[in-house]
Amino acid sequence: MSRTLTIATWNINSVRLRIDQVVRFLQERQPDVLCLQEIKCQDDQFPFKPLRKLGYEHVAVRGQKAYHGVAIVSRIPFLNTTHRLFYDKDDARHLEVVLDVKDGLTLHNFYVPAGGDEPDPEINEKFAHKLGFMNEMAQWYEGMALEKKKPARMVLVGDLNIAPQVHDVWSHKDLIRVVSHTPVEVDLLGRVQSSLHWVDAMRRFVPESEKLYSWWSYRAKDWEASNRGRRLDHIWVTPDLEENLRSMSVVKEARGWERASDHAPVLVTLGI
DNA sequence: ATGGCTTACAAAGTAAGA
Repeated sequence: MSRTLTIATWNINSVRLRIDQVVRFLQERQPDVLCLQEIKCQDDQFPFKPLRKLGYEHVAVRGQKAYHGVAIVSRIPFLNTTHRLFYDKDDARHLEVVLDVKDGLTLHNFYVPAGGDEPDPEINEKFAHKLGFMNEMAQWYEGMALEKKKPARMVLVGDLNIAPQVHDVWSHKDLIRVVSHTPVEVDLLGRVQSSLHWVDAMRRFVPESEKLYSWWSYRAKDWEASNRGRRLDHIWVTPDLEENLRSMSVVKEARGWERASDHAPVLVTLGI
């Protein structure tokens, strides 16, 4: 009898507005853990009740007023909960829990800054923030890699706001100078990924030669028909978990729900 | 034509997303 662990990530773009969609998603897909980004509320405004009712009794929230905010909703208890600040800002963009499974499993939930419009840190402070944030992520994990006690069994999920590969965007040529797909961002994401040899779990199931998106703009007249998507959401695992990967899916259907988030949820199942 | 839309908010227009 093998046990599995299913982890989901979803930029919900207001958890209060879309709590019914969160409930529907949990009922239909039954993940063990759901990591949310852009909850856009303070801790005490988070809709705990309907989630507890579904058996998701363990909820870690790192909220802030109006913007950003991350949460982890779980059926599995947490052994520890913490968060980290980046770029000297008090933004709620990171949350970390240790799941109470055999040998423990550390889960990082990130909401990386979008970066504004102009891909030049000299004239765009938002882009400088994004690059600085990613640089500190890289330094953090590079530091861990140097420690004697090697960190093991970690999963990193979230809206990283970077679509690194050619087929992570609808047109590499058209987006090469557009924030989310510029070489400087892609290189930095690569550095973060290299730090602990993170495995891109989504691409273990869909070859790099195939288009794979998790976000479609609100602005398209028909998002599905135009299909100008980007893969901004990611699930990474440390190498010791690579052989445990069982399945992955982007729940594109949820992007088509009434008044949907512009991001679709992503799910990964691990054998543990 | 990627910004055409969507969100929060000491509520009409602003800031932000990506």
